[in-house]
Amino acid sequence: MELGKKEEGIIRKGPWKAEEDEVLINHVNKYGPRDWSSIRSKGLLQRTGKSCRLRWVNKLRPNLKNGCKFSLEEERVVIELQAELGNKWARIATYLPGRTDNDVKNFWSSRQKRLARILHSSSSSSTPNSTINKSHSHNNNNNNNNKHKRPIPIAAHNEVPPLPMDQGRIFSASSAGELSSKVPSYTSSFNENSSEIKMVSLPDLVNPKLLNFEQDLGQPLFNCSTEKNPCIDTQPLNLNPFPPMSQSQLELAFPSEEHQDFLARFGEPYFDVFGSLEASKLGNGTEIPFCIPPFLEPVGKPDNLSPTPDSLFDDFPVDMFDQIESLPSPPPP
DNA sequence: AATCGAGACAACCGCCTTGGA
DNA sequence: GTCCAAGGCGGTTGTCTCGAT
Repeated sequence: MELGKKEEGIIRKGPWKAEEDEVLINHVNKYGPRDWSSIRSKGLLQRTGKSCRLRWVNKLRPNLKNGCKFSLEEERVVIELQAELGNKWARIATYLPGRTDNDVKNFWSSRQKRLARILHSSSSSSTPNSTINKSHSHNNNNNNNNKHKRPIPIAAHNEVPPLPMDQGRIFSASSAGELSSKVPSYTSSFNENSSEIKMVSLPDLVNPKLLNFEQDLGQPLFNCSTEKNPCIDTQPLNLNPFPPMSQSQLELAFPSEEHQDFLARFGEPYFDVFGSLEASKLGNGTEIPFCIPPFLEPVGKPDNLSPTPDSLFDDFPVDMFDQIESLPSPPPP
């Protein structure tokens, strides 16, 4: 696909065509994933070197899990590493085989948006502070709208539950050693518990019904493979000794600094739900104890000060907390 | 059937880092 | 030591799809 002299100066933008992909792949096969700018200088494509590199890294590179949603385990990895490393998407992505920094970034961004939307809707439906108590008593007294909702005790949260899967698998990526030195608890706590547990692609991690189905049937409900880009791991997670967390739990359990900033705008005590996240605990060599996220435990505040879960979660589906009960108890101290 | 909102994804932009001249 | 180009990375935006209403 040689370009005429007329077109040499033109830089094409927008979606990539199959022909362009083909040219790019041929170039990489020939010269390796480098010299991106030479693709344009040679007149092979009207794309910038940056654009070519991005296309290769995000879409054309082999073994990418294109079209697969993040598995529960991948989500946990992202959440924990984000707490540990911050928005170092490229680094986080190195611990997730088949995922790109863009994937991780997009996943996190979606999650942030979702959380913000949930908080916004809950804050608009029940005004913080003065109205909380109203809502509290209201919800505790036969609120028909919430009769199916379980009360969610709220407390500060400052621990990140560890990953229940076989870390050796996920962190067998190139920089696994680096992580294990940084986050030793990943490998120290659960290897003995976990036999062969593989990272899986789950159909819809938010949907407890599907999770239950999967547990019941012992086989994946959903094969996220596409004809073009089959997923790498599609096995069910039956060997997981710990129950999965629902998406709602994940969202509420691991507030990042940005989350906390966001929450802080709403003032006390309404968003004291999460407490502070002491991410440093992950990196100082101490082991992370597995425990019920503190937001699931009574906070110990007087009733007139503590917001009720129902006031916060009025807008949530009635069955969204079904997974919470299945969380394991914390180990004895 | 049409509309709307949310989520997922792809791609661009700007800044920073790095390596070579 | 400085400059410059290329590459890498994070933030942001635009588009598409799908489900709910």
